[in-house]
Amino acid sequence: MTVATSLHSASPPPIDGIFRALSDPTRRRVVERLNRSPASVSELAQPFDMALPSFIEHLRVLEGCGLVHSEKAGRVRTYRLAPEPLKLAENWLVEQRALWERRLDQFDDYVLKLKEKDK
Amino acid sequence: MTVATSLHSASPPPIDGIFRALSDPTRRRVVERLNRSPASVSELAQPFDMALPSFIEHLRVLEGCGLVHSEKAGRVRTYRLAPEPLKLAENWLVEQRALWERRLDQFDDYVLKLKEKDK
DNA sequence: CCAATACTAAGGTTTTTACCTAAGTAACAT
DNA sequence: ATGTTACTTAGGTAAAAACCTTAGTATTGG
Repeated sequence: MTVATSLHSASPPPIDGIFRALSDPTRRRVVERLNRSPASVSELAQPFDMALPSFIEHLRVLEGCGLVHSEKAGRVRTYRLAPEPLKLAENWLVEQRALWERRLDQFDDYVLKLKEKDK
Repeated sequence: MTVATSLHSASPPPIDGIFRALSDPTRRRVVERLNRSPASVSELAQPFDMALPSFIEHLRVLEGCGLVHSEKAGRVRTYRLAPEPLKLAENWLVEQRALWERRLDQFDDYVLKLKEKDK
């Protein structure tokens, strides 16, 4: 009986899926919409000129990477945003900027040291 | 003589490409590496178990969406990070969180008003 | 000059993505 | 009970992505 998550990270890191999901404008607009309030499939689909099954696939992608959750009551399925994965992506980006800025600081230091030497 | 950028944003918004580029672990690792310092193609490729042409394609994707710049001197091409597109992606995410948090505040207000009514 | 280095170009395969249409199924309203 | 609504399933196409190998083309060091 083998476990799904092996030591060597068999499953692709979730951040892949999050960025992937956000790379599509339709899906970003859905996220933006759900930021206002939860909504049903048809409410979400309404602004888009797309066959419903195609649109639903986008919802599945969003749910697949954890960006949204849904539950069905009667015949309507309601989607709501799950903010944690957004946070994850944001954190990666913030981290990169932190590193970048630290590097600029190092460069400043370097320039400063050069000036010291000049004296 | 028609112009490339029409009024109706013919070109897909660059943010698509940025998120798309970041959805690949190889490319994210390249960004992380370039955050330390500029580097040549072979330096960048070295940690990856991938045919060079395949790897170079990743670099092209990164450059295509503006995340990195490169220039060739002699036979070596040097890549450096361009932080602005990262900022763009970060801004979108930050904006979403801001909206989300504003919504939570509204909910708090709502709860507060309910309590008021109870009295 | 000549070999090694550092990419680059060309072309091929497999998988994934983004769409579509047509045909379900389940809940609700009358 | 029956039609309408709200999704869902199935299956099909076209283009893009992510790899590969093989064969270039410039530079550069000796």
